[in-house]
Amino acid sequence: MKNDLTAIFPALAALEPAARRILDEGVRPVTVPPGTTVFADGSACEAFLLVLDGSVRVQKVAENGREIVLYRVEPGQTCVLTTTCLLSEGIYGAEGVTETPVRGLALAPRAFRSLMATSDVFRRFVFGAYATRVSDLLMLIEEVAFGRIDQRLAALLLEKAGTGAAVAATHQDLAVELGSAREVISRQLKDFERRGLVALGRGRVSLTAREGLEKLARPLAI
Amino acid sequence: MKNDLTAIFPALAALEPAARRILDEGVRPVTVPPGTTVFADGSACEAFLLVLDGSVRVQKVAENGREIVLYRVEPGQTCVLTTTCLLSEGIYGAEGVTETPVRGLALAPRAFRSLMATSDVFRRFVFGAYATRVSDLLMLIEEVAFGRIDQRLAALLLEKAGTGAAVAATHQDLAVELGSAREVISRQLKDFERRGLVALGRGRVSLTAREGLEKLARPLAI
DNA sequence: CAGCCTTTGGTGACCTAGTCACAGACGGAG
DNA sequence: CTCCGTCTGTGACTAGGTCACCAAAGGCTG
Repeated sequence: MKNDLTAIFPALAALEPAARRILDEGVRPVTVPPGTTVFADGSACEAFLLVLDGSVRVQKVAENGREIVLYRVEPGQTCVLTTTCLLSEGIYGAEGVTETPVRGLALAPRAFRSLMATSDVFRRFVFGAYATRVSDLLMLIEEVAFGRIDQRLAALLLEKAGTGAAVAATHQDLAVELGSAREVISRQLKDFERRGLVALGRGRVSLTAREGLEKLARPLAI
Repeated sequence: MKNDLTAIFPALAALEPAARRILDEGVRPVTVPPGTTVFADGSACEAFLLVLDGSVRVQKVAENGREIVLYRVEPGQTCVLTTTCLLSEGIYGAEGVTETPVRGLALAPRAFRSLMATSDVFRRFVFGAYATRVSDLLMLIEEVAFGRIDQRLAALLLEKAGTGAAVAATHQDLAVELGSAREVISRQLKDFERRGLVALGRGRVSLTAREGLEKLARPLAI
């Protein structure tokens, strides 16, 4: 487990011996099945989670049921919201749900605070994570406030497909990802299909013309 | 100036003597006229600013010219984006503009890092600020993604009016505040006027029926 | 004061996105 | 195969954003 930790969190390899001891003693391996809500909007924080494997989706749910994905916590990452909660002793402003089986290390709040107080390396690690997420959130605000849905959808499809040829997701899944409505996504996808950019199947979208989607995804190129 | 500092930043009153020395020596009083861009999107960070007086508006500007206000830095606060930049040695993701004459203390990056490394009190202060802003940003995302413009506008008018009877702002100003378009705000305001909620003048909106606006601002009450 | 210019606000026409309602299609369970 | 829940498609409508343009308010200059 210790080898795991520094393999996946290289930033923690340099941890001071004393800090390393606090970490090892305060940490508890956890495994969570997919679809579990690891924290809910409005609840208090119970542990600082270092994700070793799998992915946690952090999302905001509106009263009317619409949702938007804020970010994902993947191997080698931690959750800013959790950090925020622990440091301010406040409550969560969103919810976290496991998308896959997640294996991780849960660090007790006491140990977390003690590490923050004593370890330069640990602090640097936590702050680094903060910086990345804040940038992400700013980008998200910009996208949501000013972005066009077709561009955002094209970008999302490319991102989710990676090097694969298709995306396995329902229209509803894609809508949540963008904070939009299912019907809007259905219509956009139909339009993409008419334009020969994708092929649609139940629960899957095949990318048939990547270049077209890429052209769509970035408006004036970069 | 020293008395100023702890009067306005009570969290720093408990600063350790050594840290206090670093702060006093690394700090430089600054005064900035209104309308000055203190940092721009894409630029690197030059100093950590402790605002003593006045207010800095932090906003994101899209390519097409539309803007949205992310938050304001007011007396007793600091700018998370600056902190993020300093800690990650990255670049700004938004711009900051003074809205009033601003008086503050600029802390050199070296001194900032040294304080972060050595002072528990200073760290706590910086993290506290982080936590608040991250919550703010999440609320903003929720509003932008799911909120209705009439509700947001009503809330904005009430907030800007404070205890006063009117808001001095052009429709464009209000649009920027909400990340919307001027025409949309003009139409909403006209509608508010027809419903007797406000009276319109050039560059000012008088609130004639606060209760009505309040009812509008919170949908299902709380 | 008159004339001009800039800023601000108003409005119609049109487009994109989100909402509502409902129908049809698919695929797994029995 | 049939039934049923999930997923998708679509029309009709509303909200919000864009474009184009005009008009009124106020300031400035001669």
